[in-house]
Order: sequence, then structure tokens, then C-alpha cells
Amino acid sequence: MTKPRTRIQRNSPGGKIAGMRQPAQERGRRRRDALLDAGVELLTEGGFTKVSHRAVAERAGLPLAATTYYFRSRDDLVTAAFEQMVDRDLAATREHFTAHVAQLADTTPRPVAEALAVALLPHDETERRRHLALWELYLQAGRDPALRPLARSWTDRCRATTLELLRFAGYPATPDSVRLLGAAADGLAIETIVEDRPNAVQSMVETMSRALEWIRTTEGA
Amino acid sequence: MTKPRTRIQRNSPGGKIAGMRQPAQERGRRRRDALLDAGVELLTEGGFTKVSHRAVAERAGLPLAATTYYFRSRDDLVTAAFEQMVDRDLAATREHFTAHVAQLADTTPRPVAEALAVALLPHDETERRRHLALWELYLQAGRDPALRPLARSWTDRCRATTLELLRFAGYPATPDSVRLLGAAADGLAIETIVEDRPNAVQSMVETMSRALEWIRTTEGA
DNA sequence: GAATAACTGGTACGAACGTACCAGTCTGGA
DNA sequence: TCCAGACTGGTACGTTCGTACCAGTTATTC
Repeated sequence: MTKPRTRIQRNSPGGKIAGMRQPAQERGRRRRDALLDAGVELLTEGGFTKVSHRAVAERAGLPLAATTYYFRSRDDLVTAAFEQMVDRDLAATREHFTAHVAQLADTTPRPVAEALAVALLPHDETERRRHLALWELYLQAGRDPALRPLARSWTDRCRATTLELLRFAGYPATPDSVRLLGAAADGLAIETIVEDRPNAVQSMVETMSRALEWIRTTEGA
Repeated sequence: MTKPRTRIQRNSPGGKIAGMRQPAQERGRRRRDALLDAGVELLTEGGFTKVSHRAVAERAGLPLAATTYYFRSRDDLVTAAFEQMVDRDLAATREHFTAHVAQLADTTPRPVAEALAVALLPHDETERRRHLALWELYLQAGRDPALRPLARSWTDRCRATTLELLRFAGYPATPDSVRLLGAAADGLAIETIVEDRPNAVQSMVETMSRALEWIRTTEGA
């Protein structure tokens, strides 16, 4: 993904391994975190291409060289940011869904589908852009094998979470039905995020509740 | 998407509108097409970031300035390439599906799902990368309003084609069921293309045939 | 055949980029 | 107290980029 290799590589300028994972000192850890947060912010705002060493450093209020000190390369930083975004995304989904379902009177398909849509769709422009960035990174994994394990783990964890949440809501879902439901949810979510059409949310709820209805009848409630 | 605006813009260097849509002369049309094809190739091979004026010109065997002569900007070129890729993709899907279905003995869910998977999934590495590029551009539409109409039209045409093909295969599909089926197909296709797991195709066939089964029972065959 | 527009191709500018480099300062363990 | 290693921050290199520019050649129109 990068090219300029203009000077001789020097791996250890005095003993350190260039771009370690865990800084030894507290201040170093704070700095690395700040860079990571800056990376996530920039990824969210402008996607992949807006994440440059300079932009990240400026956003974090740190000198340019800090980025190459704490991360082996730009790719390394982006990968770490992706990882963090996935974690946060899954946690947020779980939280949204359980909070929504907990206050439900009945668990007929319709309100559960609503809870799912609320949990999976962005609620404001910033969140929309975050989801966009997440999918951009996911797609990038199709070209960059280094990102692939992360992409797979995102899918797996999404499916596991969906299965768990459905059972929590009283649906006798199996991995098979979750596969269909999850894929459909992904497809609809991407469509909503990208195309920004009127009634997209309502339409997604409609479609998802049909899918839940299908689960309830075929899996035998 | 671009920034460097270093000199004063000059719109009409002698009468021409910078970057017209249809060259007036035959040779010009051929050159524009060559640039477009080069753009599609580069998009396929390396995605978005590999498409630079210089790369396109070199691939097309033309001087650098040809790119700015025939396209208003890099974005303009990319948009035109996206348009072309969508057209070709839809045509290929239709062709694959009908060819496959035509030689089917029965139209039970399983073989039809197979035909769908064959029509929607890439068959070699080049095709896989082409699909990757298509989705990258689609996602880009989430950030760039200029691309959005194209993204919407892709979705709409996909759904219309799916509906048509299902009916061709003898399935009494409605727009509603196509919406679920199409979203699921998109989700599964992206997953397959990006994650490159073993048995992905078979798993997709499995899932799609369950969806078709469902269509057949609920829509009443 | 002359005038006008379409097109060509080489070049230049200014900006941004990834990352290497290095002389220094700070910090924690012996 | 000392010193090795962690960290800092400023700078520099070489590359690539988008696109403007312009003196030419070629085609079309009157």
C-alpha cells in the first residue's frame, strides 16, 4: 500500500524496535492512544484517504515523528484503528438492542425488528460516517490479506452477537437462520448508509420483520 | 476529493469546454474510450487509489494531458468508469443466470439458488477484484453526493433484474420478497468476495435456497 | 483555401505524502 | 548516581499527485 523506500531501512535506532505495540512508559501509552483516537476520527470524517501521518499527528496535537515512532507504518495505524472501531461497534450494537428490547411489551416480529434496526443503523451523520468507514476498511480487507483476519472476525462476532440477541429476545434462531438474517441486515444497512433514501429505516424494519416472521415459523417457536 | 488549485483556472483554452462528454471527432472518441477502459482496468486491479491521471494515460498509451482534455477531472473519469462497470455487471449477471437456468431440468430452490450464486459471484481473481472495485465505488457514494444517483440506480436495477430473473425461473416473487432476497444476496456476496473463505459458495447456495424455499411457500406458488 | 475549432504532447507548478534520520531530553532500574 | 533505553521534535529526501499551461498540428466548416 506504500511505496517510497528512499533511504536505507534502519530497524533499531539505538535499541528500540521501530513501532512497538505497547509503549513502556505511561506517557507513551497516552500518546499512542491519542494517535489511535485521532486515526479513528479521521477515518470517520473522511475515510481511508484522509488518514495521513501528518493529519493524525496534527489532530492528536503531537509532532509528525510520533506517528512513525508508535506505529510501524501507516497501514499499521489504520489496522489498529479498524480493530478499535470494530470493538466499539459491536459493544454499541449490543447495548442499543438490549436496552430497546428490555422495555418491550411483546416480542412479536415487528417491535423486535425495530430494535434490530435501531441497533444496527446510525443515528446521526457522525455515526453514519463511522459505519461508512467501517465498511471501507472491511472492503479493503479484500485487497489486503493483512486485514483479512480482522474482517473475518468482525463477521463472526456480528453473527454470534445477532444469534445471542435474538435468543435474548425470545427467538429460537439457529446459526443457519442467523446467516440469512445477518446477511440481509448487512445488505440493508449498507444500502441505507450509502444511499440515504427517505423511508429507508421503515423499509428496513418492514423487511427484517418479514425475516423474523420466517424464523419464527420455520424454526418452530 | 482533490485539492491542488495552484494556478488560475482557465475554462476555455481556445473555444473548447474543458472536458467535454462526447468528442467531436472519431479519433477523439476512440481516445476517450481507451482512457475509460484503462480506468476500469486500474480500478479493478488496485482499486480507487491506483487510478491517477498518469497511470490511466500510461495504460491507455496516451500522453498525460489527454486525461485532462477528455475528462473534467479525476473524479469525472472515475464516475464514468463506475457507470460503465455497473452496466457491464448487470449484463453479465443476466446472461449468466439465464444461460444457467435454461438448461435446468427442474426449478426447485436448490438449482435456482445455484444459478443465482453463479450469476452473482466472481469466477476468477480478476472478477473478484472487479466486484471489489464496484463495491468500493458504491461505498464512496456514501461520502460523495455526485456518485449517489449512480449508486441508487445500481441498486434499483439489481432488484429489478433479480425480480425479472426469478419470475423467469418460475418464482412468484414480489418486490417485497426480492428486497429481502436481494439484500441477503448482497450481504453474502460481499462477504464471499472480501473474506475468501473455503466453502463460501456452497454456503451461499445453502442460504439462498432457504430464502427461495421461503418465497415459494409464502408467496404461494 | 482560409479561418476556426478540435486535438496533441510536452512541461511545469505547488502541494502532499511516507518515512528515514538524528541530536537531543527524560525516566526507571541497578 | 549513573546509564541504557524510551521517547521527543524538528528536518530532510525522494516520490507522486492533480491539473494548469501552451505552442504545435490536424480536422472541419464556410
